[in-house]
Amino acid sequence: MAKDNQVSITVIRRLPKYYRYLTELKEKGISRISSQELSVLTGFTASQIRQDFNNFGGFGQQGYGYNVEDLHRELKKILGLDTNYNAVIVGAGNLGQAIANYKGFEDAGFKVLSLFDRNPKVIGLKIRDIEIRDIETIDSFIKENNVQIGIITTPKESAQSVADIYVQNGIKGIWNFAPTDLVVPDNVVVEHVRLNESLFILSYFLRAMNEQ
Amino acid sequence: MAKDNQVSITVIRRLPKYYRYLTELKEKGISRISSQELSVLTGFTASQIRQDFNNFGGFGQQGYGYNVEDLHRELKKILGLDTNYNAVIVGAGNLGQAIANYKGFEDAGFKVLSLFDRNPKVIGLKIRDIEIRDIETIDSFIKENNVQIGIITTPKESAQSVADIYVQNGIKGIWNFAPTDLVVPDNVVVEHVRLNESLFILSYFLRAMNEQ
DNA sequence: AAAAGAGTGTCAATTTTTTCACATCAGAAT
DNA sequence: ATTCTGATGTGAAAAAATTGACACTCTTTT
Repeated sequence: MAKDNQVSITVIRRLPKYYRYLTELKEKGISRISSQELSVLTGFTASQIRQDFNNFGGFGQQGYGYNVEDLHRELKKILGLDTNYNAVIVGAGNLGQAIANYKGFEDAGFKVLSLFDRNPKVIGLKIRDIEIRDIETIDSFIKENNVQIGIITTPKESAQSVADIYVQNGIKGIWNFAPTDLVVPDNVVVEHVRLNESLFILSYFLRAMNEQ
Repeated sequence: MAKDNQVSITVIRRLPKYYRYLTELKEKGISRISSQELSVLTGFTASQIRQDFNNFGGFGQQGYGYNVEDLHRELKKILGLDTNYNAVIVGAGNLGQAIANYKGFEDAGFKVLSLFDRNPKVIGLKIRDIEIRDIETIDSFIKENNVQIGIITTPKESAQSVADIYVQNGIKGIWNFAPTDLVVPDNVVVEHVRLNESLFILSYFLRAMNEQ
C-alpha cells in the first residue's frame, strides 16, 4: 500500500495544499469531507485526490468520506510536521530577516534559532528574539543546538559555500533562496525557493495573455 | 511551429532554468552550447531539452549546437523579459520590504514603484527610494503609473481583497506570497510563491530520508 | 431490519510527458 | 571537393500521470 515503492514527487507536491485546506476545515469545525468536496476546494479532480491518498493507505470510509481530523493528522505525519525542527539562516539581509520574523513557520514547528552573517554592522542585532551572529561561529552553534535545517538567503555567489558549511556540520535539509543550484551529497535534501523563476513565469503568462 | 497549440505548463516551468544558465554562459563569454552540455548543467536530459526548445521553433544548428546569445535572446523574448514591467506591493511588512529591496528584480526589468500598507507607522517611510503609501490611495496610483504587476505580501486574511483591488484597477498579473488561493477573472494571471508548502516538502523529504 | 444512498478504493483507459533512436544536415578536416 | 564528425529536429516507443468507471461497503433513512 505504501512505503516500499516510493510515492512520486508529483503527488508529494500536492500534499501541502490538501493539508492547508484540511487545517482550515478543522478550524471551522467541519468533521467530514468527501473527495468531491475537496475537489471543489483544491481544484484537483476527486479521482486524483482519492488516488493521492491511496498512495499512503486508505484513510477514507466508503459511503462516508474522510474524517477531517484523521486525515489532517495523517497528512501532518506524512509531511513530517508532527516533529519540531531547529533551523538557522545564513544571510541576514532583508529576506533572511523576513523569514526569521515570520511567525507562521514557528507555528508549523520550524524554529529559527539564529541568523548568521559576516557583515559586522548587523552582527549582534536581534530580530524578534533571534540574534544575528558572526558566520565564523556557526560550526559550534549548529553542533550545540541540534540544528536540522539550514536556510540560505545570501547572494548566489556565497550560496554553495554556505551549503558546504551546512553539510560539513551534519545538516540534512537545506532551504535555499539563492538563485543558483547547489551541489550536495545524496543524503542531503535541498528545497529551492526560486523567486526569480516564479516571477519569470508570471511574465510568460502575462505575455501569452496579451498575445491572444 | 508553435503559437496555435499552446505549450504545456511543464515545459514553461523549465524555461527559467535554461534562461539562468544561458545568462551565466553568456557572461562567461561562451558562444556555443550543445543540448548534451546543457543537460549536464541543468540536469534535464538532452533529448528533453531539444524537445523543449522545439516547442518554440528550432533554434539550433545540426552539427553545431545552439548559439548561446541567440538562444538567450529567444528565451528572453518567450519569457516576456524583453519589456519592462511596473509593479506595486501591498503589504509593507518584512517580506514586502525584502522584495522591494531586492535589486535583482529591477535588473530583470521588474520595477517596484511603490509599497502600500494600512499601518500608519510605516506609511511615509522609504525602502531604497521606494515610498510606502496609504493603501487608500492605491487606485489612482495604479491608474496614473501604468502598473502591470501587483504583488501581495499581506497576511492571508487580506490577500483576496487586495487581489480584488488589483483586478478592479486593471492589473493582469498578480504575484502572490500569501498562503491562500485567490479567485480572479480568467484574463488575470496569478503566480503563487508558496513558502509554507515549500518548507513542508523539505520536511517531507527530511522525514523520508530518515526512515530509509 | 431492510432498503436506499453515498462515496471510497481500485482497475482500466486515456492523456501527457519523457526517453529513445536515427535520418539529416552543417561544419571541420583532409 | 569529398569525407567524416557531431548534434539537431523529429517520429515513435516507453513511462508516468490523470481521468473514468464501477463494485463494494459503510451510513443513513424508513
